[in-house]
Order: sequence, then C-alpha cells, then structure tokens
Amino acid sequence: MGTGLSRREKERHRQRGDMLAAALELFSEKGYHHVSMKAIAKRAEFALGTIYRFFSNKEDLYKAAMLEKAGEYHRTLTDVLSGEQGVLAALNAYITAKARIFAPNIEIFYLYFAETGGVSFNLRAGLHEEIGLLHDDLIKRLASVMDKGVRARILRDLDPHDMAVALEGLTNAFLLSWLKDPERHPYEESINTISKLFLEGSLAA
Amino acid sequence: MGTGLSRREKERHRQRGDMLAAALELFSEKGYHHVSMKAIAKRAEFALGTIYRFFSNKEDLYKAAMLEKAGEYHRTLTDVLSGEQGVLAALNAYITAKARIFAPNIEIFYLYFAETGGVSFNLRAGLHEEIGLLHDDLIKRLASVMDKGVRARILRDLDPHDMAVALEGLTNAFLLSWLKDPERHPYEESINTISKLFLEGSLAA
Amino acid sequence: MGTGLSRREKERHRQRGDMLAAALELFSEKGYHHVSMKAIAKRAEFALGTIYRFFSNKEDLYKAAMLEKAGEYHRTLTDVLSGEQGVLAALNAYITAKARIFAPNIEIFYLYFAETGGVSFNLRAGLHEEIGLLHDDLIKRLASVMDKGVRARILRDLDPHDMAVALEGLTNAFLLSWLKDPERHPYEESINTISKLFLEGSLAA
Amino acid sequence: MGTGLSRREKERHRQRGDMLAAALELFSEKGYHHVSMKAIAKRAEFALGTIYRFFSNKEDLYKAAMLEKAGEYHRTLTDVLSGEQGVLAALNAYITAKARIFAPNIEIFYLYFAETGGVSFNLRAGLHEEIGLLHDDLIKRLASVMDKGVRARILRDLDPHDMAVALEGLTNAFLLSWLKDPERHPYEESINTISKLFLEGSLAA
DNA sequence: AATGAATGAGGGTTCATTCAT
DNA sequence: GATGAATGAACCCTCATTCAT
Repeated sequence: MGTGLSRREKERHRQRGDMLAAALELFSEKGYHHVSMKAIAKRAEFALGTIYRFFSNKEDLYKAAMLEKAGEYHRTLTDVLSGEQGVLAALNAYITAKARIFAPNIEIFYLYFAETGGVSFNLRAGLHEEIGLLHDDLIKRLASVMDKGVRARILRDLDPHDMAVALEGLTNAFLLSWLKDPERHPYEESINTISKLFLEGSLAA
Repeated sequence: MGTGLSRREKERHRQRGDMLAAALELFSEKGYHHVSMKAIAKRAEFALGTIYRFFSNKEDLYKAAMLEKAGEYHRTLTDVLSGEQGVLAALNAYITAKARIFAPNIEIFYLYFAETGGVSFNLRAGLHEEIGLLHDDLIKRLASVMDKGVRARILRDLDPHDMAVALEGLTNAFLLSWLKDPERHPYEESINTISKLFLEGSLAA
Repeated sequence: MGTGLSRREKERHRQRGDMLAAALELFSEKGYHHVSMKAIAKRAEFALGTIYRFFSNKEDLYKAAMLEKAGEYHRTLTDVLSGEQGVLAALNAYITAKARIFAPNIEIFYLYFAETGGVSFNLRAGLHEEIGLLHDDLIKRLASVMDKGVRARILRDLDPHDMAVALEGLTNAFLLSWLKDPERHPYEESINTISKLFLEGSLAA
Repeated sequence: MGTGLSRREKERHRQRGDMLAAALELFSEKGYHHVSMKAIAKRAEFALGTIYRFFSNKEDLYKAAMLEKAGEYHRTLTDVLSGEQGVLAALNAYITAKARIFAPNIEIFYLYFAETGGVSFNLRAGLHEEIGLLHDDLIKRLASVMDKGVRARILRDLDPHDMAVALEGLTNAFLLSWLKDPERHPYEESINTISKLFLEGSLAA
C-alpha cells in the first residue's frame, strides 16, 4: 500500500524530468529570454497549464533546470575525486571528466559558467547562491586532493586552495579554447600543460 | 579653425558616450532583457527618440556598449604588454592591470566574460565574433611575451600559446575568487601563485 | 454527434465575426491608420491579445474585414443577377440591390470603392488584387446580362462589356449623389435615368 | 516701392509651390500615413522646420496640396466647358481633358477620387467640403451644357443634372477601367460609348 | 528667417500567467 | 487533474512637432 501514491509520485517525477529536459534544451539553444513557456510546453509535450502545476513560473523552471544540471555535474565531478585512487590519477580523472561532461553541452557549459561566474543578475537571485555553494564545495574537495598531493611531495608546494582555484581556471580556459577550435588545440595537450604546471620538478624529470 | 564643426562633433561624441555609459551601467546591473530603452534614455538623461539618432536599435546600442568597453580593456592590456620592460615585469603588470580594470566593474567583467565565453546566442551575432577577435589578439600577444620568457630561460619550457591561455584562465579564476570574497583571498597571493606556476625552477629558488 | 467540436468551431467563428465587425466599423469610421488594435479589441470586447489569435497582425485583420464584406456584397449582387428573370428585371434588381447594400454603409462603400479604385498603396498589397478579381467577375456577369439584352433587342446595341462598366459608373455616381443629399436627389429618378440611357428606342416610347 | 516685398512674396509663393509639389508626389506615391514630414522636407529640399513656417501641420499641408491640385483640375475642366464651342464639342473636350489630366497621375486621381467620393474621415474634415464645392460647381456647369444640348435637341431629353452626374460616373468608370488595363480597353472606344448613350437618336443615325 | 536636433506620446505586437471548462 | 484560450502589461520603435541656435 502506498504503492498507488508511490506510482503516482514516480510518474510525477518522470514528468518533471521531461519538463526540465525540454526547458534545458531550449534555454541552451536560444537563451532564457528567447524561449517561451509555450515552446517549452510543446517540446516537453505537455499542456501549457500543466507546466505551471510543477513550476510556479518561468523563473522557477529555469532555476530548477540549471540546478538539476549543476547537481548532476557536481555529482559526477565529486564522484571522480573521491575514488580510491592516487592524487595524479584523481586530477587526471577530474580534468577528463570535465571535458567529457561539457564537450557535448557547450551551451550548457556557457550557461553554467555564466552562473558560476555571475552573469545572473537579480533575475536569478538564489540560483547564483545555490550554484555558488556547489562550486565552493567542489573547490574544497579539489583543495583537499591538492593538499594530499603536496604532502606526498607530488605537487608543488603551493596553497592547496589556490591550486584548486587555479585548476578550475585552467580547465575552463583550455576547455573553452578547445571547444572554440577543436582541431587547432587538442585537449590532450592542454592536459599535459596543466599537469606540468602543477607537478613538482616536472622539468627536471 | 574648424572649431564650429569640431565643437558639434565633440558634443555628439560626448552624448554618444553618455548613452553608452548609461546603457552599460544598466545592462550590467540587470541584463540585456531587463533593461528597457526608456530606462536607458532616462538614466542617460535623453529623450527616448534621441537615443535612436545614435543607435539604430537596442541591439545596436548593446553591441556598441560592449565593443566600446572591450576595446578599452583591450587597449589597456595590450599597452601594458608592449612596454619596454622585462618579461616578468610585463606579466606582473598585465595581471595587475587586469585586476585594476575589472575590480570596479565586476558586472561588466561578467558581461565581457560571457561574451568571450559565448553566452551570447544569435541575438548578438557579430558582437561575439568581434570580441573573439580582440581576445585572440590578446592571446597572441601574451603568447609572444611567453615565448620571449621561455627563450630567456625565465619561464618554464612549455608551449607559449598554451601558457597564454593558461594565464588567462588563471587570472580569471583568481579574479572571480577574489571579487567574490575579497577578504578571505587577497589577490596579491594569487599573483604569487600564478608566478610560481610559470617560473622556471621556482621551487628550487 | 461531433457537436462538441462543432460548438467550439461555431464559437470561434462567432468570435471571428465579432472582431471583423468591430474592425470594419472602426476602419470605416476613422480610416485604417486612425484605428488602434486596442480600440478594435475594446469595441469587439476582447482582450488585445485575443485578436492576435485570429489575425496575425493589423494588416491581416484589415484585409480579412474588407474581403469579408466584399465577398458578401459580391454574393448578394451576383445572386441578384443570376435569378430566372428577364434582362430588365435583372438590371433593375441589381441597381436596387446595390442601393440597398450600400445605403446603410456608406463608409464601407467608400472603403470598398477606394480599394476597387485603387487607393490602397503597397500596404494592402494582395487585397487590392483579390477585390479586383471580384470586381472583374461582377463586370463579366453584368456584361453577360447586357449581351442577352442586346440580343433580345431590349438594350441598345453597344459593346456589352462597356455597358457593364458604364452601369457600374452610373450606379456609383448616382449612389454617391443620392447619399450626399438624399432629399434633393431621389434615387428612384436616378434609376429612371439609368434605364433610359440603356434602353433601345427609349425616346421613341 | 513694394517691389521688394513683392519679390519676397513671389519667392515665398515659389517655395510654397515646391513644397506642395513634393508633398503631392509623395502622398500619391505612398499614401498619407506612409509619408513623413522629414521625407517631404527632403524631397522639397527644405529644412524640416521651414515647412512648418508655411503649413501649420501635416494635415494642413495635405489639404493644401489636394486643394491646389483640385483647383487646377477644376480650372482646366471648367475652362474646357466654357469655350465658345458647340455642345458636342464641349462634352468631347471635357471627356478628353479629363483623361489627359488624370492619365499621368492615376494615383492623384485616386486620391482626388477618394476625396470626391468621401474616403476622407474626420482627419481631412474641411477638405472634403471644399472639394465637394468644386465638384458641385463642376456638376452645375456640366448640367448647364447638358441643358443647352437638350434644348438644341442634340442630347436625349433627360434631366440635365442627372445627365451631368451620369457623365461624371461614366468618365470615372471608363478612366479607371482604361487605366487598369490600357491595352484591352482603349479609352477612345469608351468615348464612343459615352457619346452614344447621351446622343438623341444615336441608334437611328 | 532657417535649421534640424531633441522630444515623447502613441502604436503594433509578444508572452507570462490565469482560470473556466 | 489537465488543458489551452483569454488576458493585458510592457516593450521597441516611429515620427509630428517644437525651439534653441
């Protein structure tokens, strides 16, 4: 018993997911203001009014879609970092995972990036903060890996938090560069460059 | 002495500048779609119609405002790089200048960043490309400085273009980190970290 | 019995009709450019946006309103001409019907007339042509009646098409004259005059 | 002695004429509402403000332009009618003159026609009346010619005023028909038809 | 007297949101 | 609960008119 309810809840959750997916697709294709609720309803194959039973307004839907994706990314990246592997393997896995996540979704990356960066304005008040928290958490986890690496004398002896921020900046920059012009600038080489910057005595080796 | 014409032209230019300034303020405060032409007119203290004597539509005004600022930033940063100084001095000056430029204009930085990154959609077609060109030029100039540094055995022996991209990513990341929480994370320390990542034998010293 | 669908369709058609009626009223009262969509919405007792569910823009609404009325007039007049009556009866019926149609709608007559004439400019491209086709059709039908009359030696032996055009011109002129000053110039006398001009040997009688 | 003033007045009159000509050209090309005062100023090669020294507003300019042309037409047509010629010659001259006047100016004809007809709305209040007076005067003069013709037993014995109105309607209709499709419907034949309708015993001859 | 830059009311249209069915 | 027609506020832009130069 309660299965009836449960089934209904599952169904509701599935519908919500369909809406979020449709919304995210359209938002990343055209940008927030160029997507109408009607278009989202159509893409998601729901009636316009039905969307409003799940999200109180467009704003809310946007936030939910972004947070959904951000949460997914965050989960993937933290999973990668928390594996039972060595420091170098973890960082390599992180860098690779980030590329794997964003490559097929460059638009979403931009969106996410803009939010992470801050191009969010009052409009998305709240979203900014929530994504900020995720980002802070990620930095903290990265810093902890860095710390481990420094103590193991694998990484250069710099402030772990700074190194985490640096890694974020480097991966973002190389990702963008790669996505802009995939041929001219293979991502693998970027990984090498990033590694060398962090590794202790890398030149000596 | 042509002062008649010159005065009128100067006046026109001043008005245009006022409009661009007002537009930029508002766009960075609220985002493109949340700013009405009426609001820009009011902020700039012109009549609505007057704006249309200078810019053919909102789109045009936005592009002009962004390009104006982007050009200004680009000029400042390339000036810094082309001084008759050593490699290290040049890079330090660059990093500092970037902070000096963006610190008071974090919103504009986000805007610029978003455009550099790509959150621009069809809407701003053209702008994206033009800013992209400026950015490419900057990278090229940075790479040339890096090359000089590598050949002088001051910097690590990595691909100069990659190092340029890396520097961009690092400065952006640290700037954002600093601007988010100025107390906790002094920008000066970031500069140290950045330096150390690029300097040859920095750990040995 | 499909009544559900039918009812909705009927409702839709009724709404469309109300909008067209309101639009036609206002357009004939004040002219195309002096009527705002808001005013039409108000007169038709719909919200502004609702009108746009039926007509894609003001232009479209105008054309639809004109064509609606033109079609109605055309139907009425061709019906009159195609009755199983004699030539004289047909022409008399035509002249009378025209008066009956336009008398209560002098403004619409002007509008129709202007379109028939050509005061439409690019703006109403298309409408002009469509109304022109209706007009040509009417002339052709009139000419055919004239032809019958000529062959029956009831009407003067002139070119039927010319006679049709002439009848149009005469009825228009007398209608306008009558509508301008109904007392001074009874329409019945106009009919007599028109008849006499076309009848063979009318003076001899 | 007054020559100075006179010269200035002449100059003013010439300027006024240039403005009216430019305005009429544009109005007939595009229609009242699609012509801006700026465009008229440019076509007339005057400054925008200067136009307002001659006409208090756009409305006023339109009326003046229409009345100017209407007066010109009226003068031409009444001149033709008041010549020392026979009735038939006068009517023929009238019909020909009307074609000569309007053929190169079909748009103005439509405009004039619309005003004569009545598509004028509140907007052009006044203009309508004034053109109406000219039109009435023309009808009266035509009627007087008709009367002479009837008394001379050249024309059919119908009410002269009706015949005048009829002639107006016929010439308008044939003119429009001709202007719409000049090849298919030579105006000369129309003249024949018109003549036959009015001439006494024309079929007998 | 001539100029044309500046003004701002007003119009067409879109679209987030509501609510009767 | 689901639907989508109806609503109307708000936006971009034009252009007749004014007035400082």
